[in-house]
Order: sequence, then C-alpha cells, then structure tokens
Amino acid sequence: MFSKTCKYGIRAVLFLAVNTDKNKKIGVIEIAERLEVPRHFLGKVLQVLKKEGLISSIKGPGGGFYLSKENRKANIEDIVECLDGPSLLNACVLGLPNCSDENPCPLHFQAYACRHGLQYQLRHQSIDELARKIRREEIRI
Amino acid sequence: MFSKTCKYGIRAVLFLAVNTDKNKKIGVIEIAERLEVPRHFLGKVLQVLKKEGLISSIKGPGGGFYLSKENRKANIEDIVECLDGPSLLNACVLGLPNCSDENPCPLHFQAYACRHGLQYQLRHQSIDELARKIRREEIRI
DNA sequence: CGATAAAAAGATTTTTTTGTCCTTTATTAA
DNA sequence: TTAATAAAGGACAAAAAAATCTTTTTATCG
Repeated sequence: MFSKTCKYGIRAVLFLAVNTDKNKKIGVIEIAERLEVPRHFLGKVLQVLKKEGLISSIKGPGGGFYLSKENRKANIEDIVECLDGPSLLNACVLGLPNCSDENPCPLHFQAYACRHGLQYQLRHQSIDELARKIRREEIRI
Repeated sequence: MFSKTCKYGIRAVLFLAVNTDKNKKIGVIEIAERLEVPRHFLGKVLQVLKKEGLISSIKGPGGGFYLSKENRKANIEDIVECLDGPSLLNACVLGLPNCSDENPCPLHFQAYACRHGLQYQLRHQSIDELARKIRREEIRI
C-alpha cells in the first residue's frame, strides 16, 4: 500500500509530534533508533518532508528536527501525498490509464468506495489528535 | 496497492473468463497484445496462476490458456493471494510487526475498516459475475 | 576565530521488481 | 516419426526502491 518512505515518514512525523517542539529538537540518529528504522534512509525522508514544509529543522549544535505549531496543522494525507504522490489514493487499482466512473475497470467501484473511505480518514486525521492518542498510550508508533 | 504481477494476473484471468473455455484456448502472445502488457512477463504470471490451479493450460499446437468450470469458482481474492500473498490485505499499513487490535498503530482502525471492506468485495466478487459485466460492456479489462 | 555538531546534498551500493531471452518439454498433425 | 506449435523453465538485464556512505553547508559555543 504505502512505500517504506511513506511508512517511515508518517511514523517520524508522529514521533516528532509527541516528542518535540520549537524548544526541544531531536536528531535523525535518535529518531531512527527509536523507530527502529534505517537512519540514512530516514534522513532522506526527513529532508523531503522539510522541503515540503511538513516538518522543521535547524542545523548545527543543539539543532535537529521538530514540529512547529504550523506543521501541526497538517494531516496524514498531506504526508502521504508528499511522499507517495497524489496518485496513490486516486489511480486505478488495476493500472488502467483511462479508468473512470464512465469507463470503469472491474474493481473500480469496489476499490473506490474503500479507498475514498481511507482517504477521508487520512484527511481528517490531524497530527495533533494522533499525538494525543499516542501520549495516552492508546496507540503505538 | 497491487503489484504489476497482480494487476496483470487479475486482468488476464478475466480476459480468459470472457474469451475462453475448454474448447477455445488462447496463447500468451495474443493475451498480452489484447491487454497491452509485456508478453514474457505475463507468461511468468500465467505460469504461477496455472501452478496454483487458478487457470488451465495445454501445451502444443491448438493449446493455450483457458478457464475451466472449476477455475471459474475462484474469486478475485484468490488471485491476489496467489500473486501478492495473503499479507497484502492483512499486514499493518505502517509495517509494524506486532500491530493488532490490542496494540494498534496510528492508522490501524482507519485502515482496517477500509481494507476489510475491500477484502470482502474481492472475496465475494466471483470471476463469472465480472465476466458477465465485461460481456455486457459495463466494465472494461 | 576554530572546533564541533547537526542537517543537506550528492554519489554509490544493494535489493526487489519488472521485463527479456533462450532452451526444454509436451502435444498435435501431417 | 518428424515438423511445428505452445507452454514451462531457467538465466539474464533493466529499472525502481531501499539503504549506505561521503562530503558540504549551516549553526553554536568556547
């Protein structure tokens, strides 16, 4: 479903949501260790998220990655679109180039119901709300 | 979502459902042309489906691939499981090894609903029914 | 300023997926 | 029984994704 890039990205953003703010930053090495994820690869992913404005970072001593107030307004769909592209949730499941409601593939309506449901969930899932659930230990990263 | 192997496989099975039976077989070359899919690669996919008993084939002149009565009892989920493995629809969307209802990842319940919906659809979507819709031109392969 | 710490950037390697090619085996028909 | 046809099987190649390594840039602090 999601690429590893995207999986790592979502988890990292949520980790940052729970553990950082403007005054408390964390470096890639620690994030990678905590999430048990390849550190250099994660570095690349964080670079992309930063460039897209979904996370924040400061170089140099005392620097690291963190989520700003602004960053927290994003939702999970933003992360997915940033890392896997918008097509992931919209393209034809069977890869047909001109699949549409008028010209549906065999799984068009079945898949679209489910995927639009998921897309709705991701869009309305704010990072802050998931962070609260993680703090309350209702879910785990 | 699905691998190309799986996309090609699903389309090929439906193509066979519409265009073949015990007395009318079709070769890989023609199937690949009709579906606009790489022919050698499709050959491999069909081999796997045949081994798993999801399609039938006969070597030699007049031979080719076809769907038997028995084959038509399968559903789309069987094809997906055969080609992409059972984990595709069941594994954690974020790739966490021990994600479960008791120990959910941040997207566990959101993803669960949607994916089980899809799985249900695939399981109850008989090949014959889709073939009928293709014949009626309600959908396209 | 110089040393150090951390992200950013670039280059390279490994692994997986996708795609191709060639040989072998089975079947049919002349 | 031989030629032709088609799938099966094995080996190989290309492309994409995942992972690693190295260098450069930016910031901080003594």
